[in-house]
Amino acid sequence: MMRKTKAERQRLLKETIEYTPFITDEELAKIFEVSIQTIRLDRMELKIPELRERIKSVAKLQWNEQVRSLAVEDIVGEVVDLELDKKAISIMDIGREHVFSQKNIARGHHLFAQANSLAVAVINDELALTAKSNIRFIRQVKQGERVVAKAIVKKQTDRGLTIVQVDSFVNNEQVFTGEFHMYRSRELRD
Amino acid sequence: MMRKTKAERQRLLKETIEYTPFITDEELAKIFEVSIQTIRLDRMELKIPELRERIKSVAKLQWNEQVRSLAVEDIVGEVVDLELDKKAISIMDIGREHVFSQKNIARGHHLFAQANSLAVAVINDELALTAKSNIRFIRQVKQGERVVAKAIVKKQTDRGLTIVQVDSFVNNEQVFTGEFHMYRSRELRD
DNA sequence: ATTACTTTTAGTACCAAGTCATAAAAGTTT
DNA sequence: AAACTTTTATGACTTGGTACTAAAAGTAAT
Repeated sequence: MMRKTKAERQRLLKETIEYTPFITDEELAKIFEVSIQTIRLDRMELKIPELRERIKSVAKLQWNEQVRSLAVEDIVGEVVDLELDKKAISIMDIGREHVFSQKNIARGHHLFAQANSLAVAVINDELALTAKSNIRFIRQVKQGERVVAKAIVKKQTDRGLTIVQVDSFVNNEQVFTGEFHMYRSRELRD
Repeated sequence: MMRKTKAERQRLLKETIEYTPFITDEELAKIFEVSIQTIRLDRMELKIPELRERIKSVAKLQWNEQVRSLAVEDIVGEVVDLELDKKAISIMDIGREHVFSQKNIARGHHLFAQANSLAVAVINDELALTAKSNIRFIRQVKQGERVVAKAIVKKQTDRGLTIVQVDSFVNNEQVFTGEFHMYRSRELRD
């Protein structure tokens, strides 16, 4: 196989390292049939850090995500207003931990979690459980946006379930809507 | 502060490294006010690998478990089987962090999160988003139970959405069902 | 107190995977 | 052939270690 030009080699080098970041200069030198020094010059020109730094940055990413997924677990929005068995409002700021790692779009289950836990909270009972729900994600929510969820307790169904309607907004623009059918241990009285 | 006993130091050392694996022996030596050699002896006895190996293993975890474009951290539950655009299975063990603090019943949004992220994962596309979904929590899930979620890609709607059906089970007993209408950037071809 | 044993510290040689700087060789263009 | 780019070589130095040997310090047993 003929030895490529500098530009071609550098293009491939970049790709190779992106694809298999755990590769040493020595191995790269063998692959491209050039000396280690050439690989190092290439890395410099392309501003690609050395192996250990590459590994470290991959690891750090993972570490942050791990720590995050643990910490975030319980907190699904902050309740700012609550009238038991009537209505409730909670806010949630969309941070890095809520979005897809590549795109900046919030993952659906976080919006659901906020709405669902608000539906649970608004019910005046030791324990409320979601039996059924019907939801719609109206528009994408981006990192940095503040989602305001509003829950309204509607009526009871014939089967004793309480219906809670939750609508979520970003700057008065609706982003989510859901109807939650909730079990409760005690009866709703009015 | 008095210098701790060997056993106590080793206990703390293990904890410290687990918590902050990016720490060098030198820094550890300063923290515990002993020599570097002592730290190294400790690591040997405790069979804790050196800094670079620790970093590498953290990084490798992340690299192996990538499911196509979707990174691990985006998936709730562990994907055990995946046929893109066909079906997928994930499992999730319900731990303390998933249940209501008094009762031992899993919060609905965790079951939803598992199902929703599986629906996202099964779609062979850079980015899939949930547009709409219709779900039902069939029975309560208790702490300690293992939830198996099965996703099946159904058809496309007239509006270009892909429908994914997800059913979750605990020991063959159904606990959850949901239909997810997913947006995708590319078309599904068959 | 002396001996025995554990724990800690010190020091040396070595390694991997680099950086940084200098210089020479090889290849290409004009 | 001169001028320029590209590649290779070489040596000194760095980090964060391993492996091994040896001595010093601390603690317990006789």
